[in-house]
Amino acid sequence: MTLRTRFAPSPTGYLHIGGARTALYSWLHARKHNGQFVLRIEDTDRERSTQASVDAIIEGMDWLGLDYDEGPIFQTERFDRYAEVIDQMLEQGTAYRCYCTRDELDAVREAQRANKEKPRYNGKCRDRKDTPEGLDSVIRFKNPLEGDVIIDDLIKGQIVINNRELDDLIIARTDGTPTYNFTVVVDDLDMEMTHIIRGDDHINNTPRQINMITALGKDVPKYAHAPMILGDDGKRLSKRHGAVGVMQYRDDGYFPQAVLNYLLRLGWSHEDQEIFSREEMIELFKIENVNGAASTFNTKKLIWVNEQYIKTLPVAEIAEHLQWHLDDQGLTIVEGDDFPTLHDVIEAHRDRAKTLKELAAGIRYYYQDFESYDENAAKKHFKTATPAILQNLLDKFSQIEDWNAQNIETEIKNTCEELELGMGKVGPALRVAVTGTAMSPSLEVTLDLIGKKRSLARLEKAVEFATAKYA
RNA sequence: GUCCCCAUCGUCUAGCGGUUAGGACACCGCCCUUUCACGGCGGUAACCGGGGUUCAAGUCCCCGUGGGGACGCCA
Repeated sequence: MTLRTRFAPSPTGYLHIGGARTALYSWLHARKHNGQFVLRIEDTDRERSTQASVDAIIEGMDWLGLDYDEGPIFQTERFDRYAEVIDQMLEQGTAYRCYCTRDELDAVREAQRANKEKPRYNGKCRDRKDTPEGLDSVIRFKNPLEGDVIIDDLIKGQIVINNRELDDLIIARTDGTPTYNFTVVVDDLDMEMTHIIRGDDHINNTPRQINMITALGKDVPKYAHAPMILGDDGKRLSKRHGAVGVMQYRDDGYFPQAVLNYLLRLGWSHEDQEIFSREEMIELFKIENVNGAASTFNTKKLIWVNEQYIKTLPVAEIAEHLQWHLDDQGLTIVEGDDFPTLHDVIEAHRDRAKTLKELAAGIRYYYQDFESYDENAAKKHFKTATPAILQNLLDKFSQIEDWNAQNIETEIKNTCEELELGMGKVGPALRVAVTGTAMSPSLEVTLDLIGKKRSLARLEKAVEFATAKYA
């Protein structure tokens, strides 16, 4: 039998970081065992499901590179099938109609709470024989009254729940539409899922689902409940509490692989390894090794992981991901006409950017002239001696025929010697003059990339500016 | 309140009866240095508490405590 897993989000918001992790685990488990991975959209709540959310989820999966072999499958397209199974259960007596009103139910729950009991359905209609006309009804699953349900969870180990803790859950609403726990069971069975990997907030649903599966006479799949991700405040990360959509991580400048890498290491490890390629993830991942405890999301670590990728990925790949940010920041790369190649610029900057967003922002001066100098930088590095220093550099640079790092460096040194100044006096001013900021790669590299034409022009401007400043 | 899950440095983790309790992020020093970074070296820092079991417990059991989750005609 082919191993099959699924990711089954409800389209009530974007794909957030917690969902992304369970999706990753499911995906990895399937890929590792040459199985199949299915994307199923659980949209039975028609009130809250939106097409925008469906799109966002698919976009997120796509960005992360979590490809699926089947899907997206929409539950709303399977209502006939659910109705069929409900009829079957009604017929075989494993489900029944319940005529209790919401008010009655609320009253029962309230009383139970007051009595310090776990609120649950009291089974009032469980053995009801009549079928009153004109009364609204829901359909409930007839859960066993006695005995234990045992979950052999791949992550948590054995979990035992007594059926007395469970109640008869509603499987079809008054309007006839099926509910979550039921559709999950039907789908997981129909779609021949062998492994159910999901968040551990579903542990409480599992025994009910197992009971339904058993009632339908089918084999129970394997379960793996992954722990939650907590925010800095120790609270569970959710859409309404601190969790941002995965696309936000693209916007913030992270590589999808870095996000995956971070998510994987959050709750799982392989010896002392921190960085995993996609292939290594698939090869080394074992669902049994996922930590059973919840873990706290740590942005600093994610940044560090991202840095590792920015430092080591092939330049072409970085450029690919960088393009979105260049567009976003309105920077057009025109190579040629004395402009540096993006390749060379990335190579020069990759070690000093934490994110693609930073990288994009930091390379603007190669392709665009700046209007003004960074205020602090100019204040700190443009002194009274600056015009003379810059003029000296300008004169020497003008003489360079072969504009390259080696020759540039030589001339900077010549200026230092001639003016009897240390690099510390010359360098910073030169940097501000040609980049407008106080930070850049080493000067000869920076100047080389900026090109002779623009370097000279900017020096001229800077001489003027600094002269005016001290006039 | 009831049920379920969980518990090693601030954070992510290794550990699967005998370890100087290891690694990573972060943090703090030092080195490198024309800026910002990178990098290198070093350092601070943890077994929630109490009972057992055992020659021996971070590792196994129980009880607390703490945190998380679930108790919907949401998923």
